Amino acid sequence: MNSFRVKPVAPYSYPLTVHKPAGWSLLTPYEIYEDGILWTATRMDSGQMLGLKLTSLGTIDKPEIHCVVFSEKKMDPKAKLGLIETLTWMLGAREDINGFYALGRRDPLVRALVKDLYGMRDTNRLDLFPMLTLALTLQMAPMKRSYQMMDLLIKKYGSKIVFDKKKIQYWPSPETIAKASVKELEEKCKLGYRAKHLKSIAQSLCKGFPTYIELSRMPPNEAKVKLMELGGIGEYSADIVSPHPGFPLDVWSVKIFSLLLFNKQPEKPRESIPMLKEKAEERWGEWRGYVFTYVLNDLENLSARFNANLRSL
DNA sequence: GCGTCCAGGTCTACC
DNA sequence: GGTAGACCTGGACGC
Repeated sequence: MNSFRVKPVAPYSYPLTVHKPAGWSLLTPYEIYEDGILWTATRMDSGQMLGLKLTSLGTIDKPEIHCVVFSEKKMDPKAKLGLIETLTWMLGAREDINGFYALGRRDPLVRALVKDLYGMRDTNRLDLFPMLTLALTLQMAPMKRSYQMMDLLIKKYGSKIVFDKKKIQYWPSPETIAKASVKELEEKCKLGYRAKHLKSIAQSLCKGFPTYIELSRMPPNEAKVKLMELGGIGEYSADIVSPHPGFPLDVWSVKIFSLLLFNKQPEKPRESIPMLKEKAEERWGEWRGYVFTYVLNDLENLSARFNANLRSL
């Protein structure tokens, strides 16, 4: 067990960052968040599982996070130092988002978002395969069905780690899925046509593919092209998975942004995606990814402001 | 109860 | 290079 403290660049809201209002988990759908404490898990590139316990010791303007890391193997001082760096990066603690907040001075939508979710951050992952799995299960399916596929995959093929009297279930490793049969993935996890894509992605990762951190060090377009080399990963999925901020519009979110920007729903949602992506880049530039995250986590407040039920779209 | 439609995309065949 | 059409599954809907 190792423990250390991370001091993020202010403003930083710990609860809004690690436990987002829209309900998306930080690292695994089975993590536990109680009374401000988050128990979660991740898998290192070596395959080793880590348990994480995060607690806030500060405030939005003077943030501090206490991290306890549980690992099966003892860590040497160099590995521990690397882990502190990695967790700081995962939590988005070094990022200065004052540029995004400055946008709010001239953009009323950003102003509203910042007021509602002051200090919320985008976060990163260590582990690429869960993001690819998530992107695949989101394709061409209502949320309920996506959750069903993710749930079955984690229960049937996932890992679990027990620490601090908590049991956390975690996503399957690429090695496990690479060994599974397509038929079993189709039938046991109800993946349908996505099964062959998931297995082929797992095999590509096992043969050698850039890690999430390596993708983050590539130019954004290069990382996206690399991700799109994987079978079943198109532009939308690459935008979801890429560590670089994108604007992953789909037929659901394009309706929300059309209402927010033009006060009307698109007649042909799928066809209006390229145009809206262009608008987002023009209007918000490098901060468009932040606008995307903030909007999707602020649908309740935005619905009241814009007099439209954005959650039911 | 049964049939039909279609969903938080991607790939392929065809022109 | 542009574009229909197929693709798993299961919930919603109309009858």
